[in-house]
Amino acid sequence: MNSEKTEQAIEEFIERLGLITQADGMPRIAGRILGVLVLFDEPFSFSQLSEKLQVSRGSISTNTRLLEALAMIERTTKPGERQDYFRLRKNPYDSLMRGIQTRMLCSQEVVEQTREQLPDDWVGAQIRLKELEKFYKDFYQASLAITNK
Amino acid sequence: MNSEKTEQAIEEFIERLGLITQADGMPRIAGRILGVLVLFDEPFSFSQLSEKLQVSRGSISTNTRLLEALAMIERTTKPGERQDYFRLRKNPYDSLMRGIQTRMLCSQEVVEQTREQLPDDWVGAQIRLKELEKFYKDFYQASLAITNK
DNA sequence: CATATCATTCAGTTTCAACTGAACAATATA
DNA sequence: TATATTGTTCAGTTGAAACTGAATGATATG
Repeated sequence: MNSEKTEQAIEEFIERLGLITQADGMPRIAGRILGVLVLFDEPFSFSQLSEKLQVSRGSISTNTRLLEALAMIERTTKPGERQDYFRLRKNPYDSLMRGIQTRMLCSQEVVEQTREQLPDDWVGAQIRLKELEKFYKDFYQASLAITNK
Repeated sequence: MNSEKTEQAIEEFIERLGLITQADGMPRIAGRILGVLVLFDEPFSFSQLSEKLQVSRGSISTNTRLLEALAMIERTTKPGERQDYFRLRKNPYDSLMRGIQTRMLCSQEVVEQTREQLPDDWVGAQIRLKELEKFYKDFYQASLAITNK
């Protein structure tokens, strides 16, 4: 059995990671699932997740599939058991970074295309659009740098 | 009068920037206001914004104040007029970056504190928490690098 | 002071994504 | 084959944030 202090740290971390994840534009429950899988070595079963987090099986299904699609977790099975188990993948945060990268790239392209379509003599607009473009480009480069470190 | 092509580029940019901004967790209208102020040299009045974007004065009020709070736009007045005017500030994206930085810092601290509160012999958890911590730290450093460039 | 012109506030509405839970599908076991 | 167990889907609900618009507040002008 875990100590009171440990137990509290666990619960708080799971909850906090849910909030952080939500602030980053993902469902809160996805973050809470991640929280569990970060903390525990043994793969967690579908039912255990549902029970531990007190959310419906439907929600577990949706969010585990989301995290699988993001390549952050993986599904495993145990011999002689029908249940699915989940655990954190290697380099779980790579695909998050890749998502940010493509978003920055898209945004940059939107701005670039707008700039090209506007008259050259809109000097002010051209300047400000270039600044915005630079912002997205810099951000893109920075996030590239993280993954390639 | 603007050419048809120019007009379309303007409308599309404003709309797109609204969507991008929303995807980044801010209200869509804030992004659309930004779009207008990026494109036009002359300060836009409160009423002009409301008319151009076809949204209520209440929404303009809320979102201009948000963008002011983020130091992305500034409010000006013209002598002999009571209306408020708005224009893009210098370095409009600095405070966005600062926002990201503080969020990354907070997240990193949450993870760090959790790790400290957990037993040392939870080896796996310690490792995975350190990885997550590294993710936030790297992201923080990268965003620092952008602003200091 | 009365009126007009603005910006702000806030209660109500709308909207949209997340979540639930029941129905369904798939698979194993008796 | 019948039953049990498990994951998925989807229609409906919920909840939270954004938006509206009328009321209010503030300020200038006659």
